[in-house]
Amino acid sequence: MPRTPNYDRNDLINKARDLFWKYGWAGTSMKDLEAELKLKPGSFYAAFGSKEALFALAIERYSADGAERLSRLSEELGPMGALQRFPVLLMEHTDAPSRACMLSKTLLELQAQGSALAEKANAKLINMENQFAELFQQAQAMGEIDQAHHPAKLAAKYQSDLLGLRISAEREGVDAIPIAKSLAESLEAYR
Amino acid sequence: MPRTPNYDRNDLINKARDLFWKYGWAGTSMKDLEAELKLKPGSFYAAFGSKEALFALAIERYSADGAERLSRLSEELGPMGALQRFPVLLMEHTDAPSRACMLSKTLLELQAQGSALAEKANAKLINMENQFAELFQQAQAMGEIDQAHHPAKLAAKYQSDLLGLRISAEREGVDAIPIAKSLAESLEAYR
DNA sequence: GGCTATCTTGAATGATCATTCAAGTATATA
DNA sequence: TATATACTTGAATGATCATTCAAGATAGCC
Repeated sequence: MPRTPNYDRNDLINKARDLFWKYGWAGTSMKDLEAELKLKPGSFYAAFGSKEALFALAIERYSADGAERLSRLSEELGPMGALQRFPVLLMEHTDAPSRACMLSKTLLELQAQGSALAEKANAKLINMENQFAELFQQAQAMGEIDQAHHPAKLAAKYQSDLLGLRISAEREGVDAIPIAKSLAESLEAYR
Repeated sequence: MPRTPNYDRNDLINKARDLFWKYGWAGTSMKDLEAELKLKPGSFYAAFGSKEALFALAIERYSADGAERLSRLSEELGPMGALQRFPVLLMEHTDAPSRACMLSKTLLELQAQGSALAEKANAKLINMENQFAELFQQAQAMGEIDQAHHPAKLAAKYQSDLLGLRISAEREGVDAIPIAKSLAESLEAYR
């Protein structure tokens, strides 16, 4: 009996993620969301509950997409190849809403205010770090990384460098490609 | 003849810098500033003109302080020693408003909105990078870094790693000291 | 075709935002 | 001590913020 929604919820979450990713939490107003999603306030709140709830969905989507991209890259190139290609791929993906990582942007903007969204971003960063650690461990098992190294430590350093790279790439007038390549090459030292 | 202000302007700028550094642009309201600086709106606007103008002063202060710290470190330890000690020092300075760099926070929050404050932050990041490059060049002249390296490229990579480190340090539950040490040690490879 | 459940609309809400300004107050100089 | 100058106060402004809700529209099912 009920009426059916005339929007694609999945698509709306993608649009919201892009907006939040680019402009951040405070930089994205309900007015902006209404315009981009083409939803009036009533529909918006019926669909998502609140701006914060939608942001949480956007983080979820962002994180899941990133994890899947890295996972597929590993199937294609193996763990070591994936870790080396990943930074360069990020730099080449020029049509992303921002070069910087949405999780780090969220963390920096909202952590000090004790926001639940910052906690969520941090949790997703931990997931990322664990995924990196797993790849390092696999590379180690395949003999591509020396046994003396600790995968967790390598992952922490790798993620840190990656976050730095992505901030550098966000700056205007900075050529981040050499930094990305340098990061990829530095993994050779672990062999 | 005139009445004298009963505040220390210099001190107010420091207080504002700490607030902006920790909570960011949107996260710091005029109410917050009035409470922290103990200024009513009228005095505030007479003294600084606008919230944005004060933020610009705060960036200026932040940047000048950082440059001076690094400069003194270089006098004390030499260029190579300064570059190696700097990341660790940042991690040990636990009572800073935030572990993350105020310039990168400002950039990430405001760049997409085309804010003049983001441009200013970027300009100060360029200054930092140039200072790093100069230290790398001095280290090279002293024979501590191989002639094959380009100081500007080393500086770009160093700054990128530093920004990443400082984001990692901002996260809860992340021990950034090993990352800082690893960054310091990685400079040895340039010898 | 009519009933009902759900979606859509958009004006209204109250909070908070940065900023202004007129009135009151205090200090340094003459 | 008188006066001029500049600082201090705090209420008021209008804009924008996220959110609510009642009324109207529409799609699916009997």
